[in-house]
Amino acid sequence: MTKADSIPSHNFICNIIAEDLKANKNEGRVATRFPPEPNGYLHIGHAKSICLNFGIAAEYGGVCNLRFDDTNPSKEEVEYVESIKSDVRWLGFDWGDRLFYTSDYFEQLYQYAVQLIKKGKAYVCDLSAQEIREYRGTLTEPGKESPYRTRSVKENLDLFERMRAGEFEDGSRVLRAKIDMASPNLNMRDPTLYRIRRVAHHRTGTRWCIYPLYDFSHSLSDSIEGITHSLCSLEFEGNRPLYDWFLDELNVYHPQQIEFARLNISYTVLSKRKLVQLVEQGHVTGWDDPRMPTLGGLRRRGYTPESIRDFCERIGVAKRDSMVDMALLEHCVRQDLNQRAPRVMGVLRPLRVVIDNYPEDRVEELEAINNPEDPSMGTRNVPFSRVLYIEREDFREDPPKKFFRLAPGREVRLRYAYFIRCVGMVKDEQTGEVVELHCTYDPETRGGDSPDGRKVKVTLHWVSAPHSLEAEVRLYDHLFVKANPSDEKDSADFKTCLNPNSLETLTCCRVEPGLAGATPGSRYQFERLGYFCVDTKDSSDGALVFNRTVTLRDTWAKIEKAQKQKGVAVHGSPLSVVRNVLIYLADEH
RNA sequence: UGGGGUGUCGUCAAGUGGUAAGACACAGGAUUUUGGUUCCUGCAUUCGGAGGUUCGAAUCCUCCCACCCCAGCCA
Repeated sequence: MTKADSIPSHNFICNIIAEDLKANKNEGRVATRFPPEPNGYLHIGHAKSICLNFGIAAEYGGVCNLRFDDTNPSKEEVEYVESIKSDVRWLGFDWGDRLFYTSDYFEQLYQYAVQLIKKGKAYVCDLSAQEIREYRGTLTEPGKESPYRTRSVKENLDLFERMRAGEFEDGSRVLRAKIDMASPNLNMRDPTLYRIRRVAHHRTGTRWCIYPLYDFSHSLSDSIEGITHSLCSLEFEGNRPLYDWFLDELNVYHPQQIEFARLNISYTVLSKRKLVQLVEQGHVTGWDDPRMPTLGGLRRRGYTPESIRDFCERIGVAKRDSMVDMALLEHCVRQDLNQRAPRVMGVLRPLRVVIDNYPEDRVEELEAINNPEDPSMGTRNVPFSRVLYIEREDFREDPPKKFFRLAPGREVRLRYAYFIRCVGMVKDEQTGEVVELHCTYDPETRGGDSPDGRKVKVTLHWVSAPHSLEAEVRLYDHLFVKANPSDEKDSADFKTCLNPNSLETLTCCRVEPGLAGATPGSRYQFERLGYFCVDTKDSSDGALVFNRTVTLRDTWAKIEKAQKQKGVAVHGSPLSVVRNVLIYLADEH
C-alpha cells in the first residue's frame, strides 16, 4: 500500500484537525475516542465511527480510546461489552491499554456535580418526570422555572448527598443544571444531570443508586481523558452548547465536539431500535444472522474486516444526511475476496450429466488453479469421471438469444476438463422436466484446449458425481425490498417491506471433494457463482453449510432481465433441436 | 409560527473567488479456460431556486424553497 492509499480521504474533520495542528492547539496532540453504550451489538454504522476515530488517531500520530458509556445500568450488560470489544478487535483496531468506562469516573463526576451546586449552577428538583416535561415548555414557548430552582446551595448539597446515600425513592428527585428555562435550545432548559435509580450496575454493582446522564458525563469524561476531538453524530448538534457549558462552568480541559452524519445503507436498517425488532420478532435468526448489518452478521456472512474498512474509507465523512448504495459494500467485498479467496467448484442445483463415451470405471485427476489472481496460491487436483453434475441453469432445452451455455447439440467446455457436446436428455414423463443429460466428450481437449483451434462460447463449472460432497448452501439477498425501509409513512412499520426471499436454503448442493473438512469461517469463490463462507455455527465436517456472501457480477443475469423486461423473443428455433438431439423419454423416473 | 443543521451526477463525495476531482452504479468496447477479473470509452456547460456583488461565483451577499435534528429522570 502506498502512502497516498493509507491516508484517509480528505474530509472536513481532517481539515479541522490539520488546522488545529498547524495552530499547535493541544500542543499538537490528537486524541479521539469510540464511546459505545454497551446495550447492543455493533453494526456497520458503528464501524464508520470506529474507522474514523481510530483512523484519525493513526493518521495524526494520536491515540484513540475505547470508552464504554455505561451510565444507564438498566439497559447495559457485560455480554455487550465483551461482544463490542471482540468486534472492534475483529475490525482490526487496537486500543492498547486505553480501555475505559464512564463508570470509572462516577466518583469524579459526582464531585463535579457538587462543584456545580456550590457555584449555584445546579439544584435538586423534586418535580416528577411528568411535571418536568410540563415545565419545559414547547418548541415555540419558553418553559417555566421549577419552584425548587431557588433552593440554597446548602440545601442542595445536603439533598444531593442524601440522594447518593439512598435516602430517597427512585424518581423522586433529580439534580438539574441551572441554565435558562427560556432558552430556544430545549437542551439548555435546566437539563437533568443525575437521576435516582436503584439498579445494580454491571461494574459498580450496588455502590451507586444515582447515575449521571449523557450530556453531563460525556463531556466531562472526554475532558478527563484529554480527548482533543470528540466526534459524534449529527443528532448531538443541539447538545453541543450544553457539552461546552459543563466544561466552561467547571473550568476544565475543553475538548471540541464535532458532528458528522451517521451511515445509512440502502435495503437495510441501521438503528438499534429497528434491529432489535427484527431479532425479537423472529424476522431473522439472531443478531448474527448473515442478513443483519451487524458486524457479527457480516462476519458470519463472509465479509472481511478489510472490505468493511475499505467501505468506510470510500463512503467519506460529511454532514449531510445520506444513503449509501448497498452495491458499494458489495463491491468492496468482491474486490477483496477476488484477490484472496481460493477458487473451488460447487454446483448449487445439480443436473446429472452422463458422458456416454467416457469409460465407466475411469477417474482422472485434473489440475485446477486455486486463484488466477494469485499464482502463489498454487493448484489442486479435481477428479473427473463419467457421471457429473452441472448447474441446472447452465442448460436450456430451448436456449434464448445470447444464451451461450449448454443446449441440445451444443458444445461447451468443462473447466479444466474437456469439451463436451449435448447429445441427449432424459425427461421426467410426468413433468417434462429435464432430469439428465447425455453428452460426449472430446478426448483431445483434455485440460480445456482443443488442438484444432475449435472455439467454444462458454466454460461451465462441474463436479464429479461419485466424488462430490453434499452441502447445504444458504443464498442471501437484501433484507428489504425497498431502498429506504424507514420511508414507510407509517414509520413504525418498516417491516412491511421486508424481503420474503431474503434467504433461500439449498440442501442438495454438490461441492468438490477438496472441501471436506473446510474450516468454519473460511471463504471460497465458487467459480461462476459468487463468494461463499463456511458457516461458523451450523457447518460440520459431516454436514457442510455455506453462506453466500455475495454473487459474482452476473452479465448474463442482466441480459436476461433486460430481455424479459423488453419481452424480446427469447427462443431459438425448435427445428434445430429436433435435428440434433436424441431424446430419451423416461420410463423409470 | 423557536432553535440548530444540510442542500454539487442515479448513489456517496472533493471543491473554501479563477472557470465542476474521484468512487459506486449505469452504457458501450477489448482481453479472458470464471458471461468473473483486468483494460479502454462514455456519463453534471452545471452546483436546491431567484436576484445581486465581481473581469470572473458551486464558492461572497440577499431573499425564497426543501429536507433532517431537538420538548427521555435514553445515548
